[in-house]
Amino acid sequence: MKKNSLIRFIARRVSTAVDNPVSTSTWRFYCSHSPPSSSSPPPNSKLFVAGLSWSVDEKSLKDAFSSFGNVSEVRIMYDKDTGRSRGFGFVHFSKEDEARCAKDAMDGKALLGRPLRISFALEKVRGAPVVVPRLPST
DNA sequence: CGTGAGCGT
Repeated sequence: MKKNSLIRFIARRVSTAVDNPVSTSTWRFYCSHSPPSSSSPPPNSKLFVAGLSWSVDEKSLKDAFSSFGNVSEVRIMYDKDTGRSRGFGFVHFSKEDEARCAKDAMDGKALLGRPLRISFALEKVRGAPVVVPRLPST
C-alpha cells in the first residue's frame, strides 16, 4: 500500500519540522498583559529632569534646554521648609521630538557641576478635581 | 564642612 507509506512519510516530515529548533523558534507566544517596558516608556513632551544641583533654578534649566526646542514650561520642585530645591524638576516641550532630542542630548551631561538624570515624566496630574456639573437643585 | 535618590501644585 503506497498510501500508508505516504502518510508515514508526511508524519515523519511533520515530526522533523516540530523538532526543528528554527521552526520552533518562530513560535513565540507573546502575551499582551502589562510588560513593564521600563526601557521604552511612552515619550511625552514632558521631561523629568533630576540630578540637578541645589543651586539650579528654572531659568537656568530652561536656558539649557531651550537650545533643543521650545520649552513651554519648566518646573522645579522646591522644598517649602528648607527653601532649597529638591534637585529635580520637569521640563515641558512643545513637541515630543524636541523632548526626546533634549533627553538624548542632555541625559548624563552635567549642569552646574552635577550630572543630569533625564527621563520621561510620568503623567501625574494632581489637582483639577473632577468637577461634576451639578444641575440647579430645584 | 557634607547633603544626591527621585516623579510634580
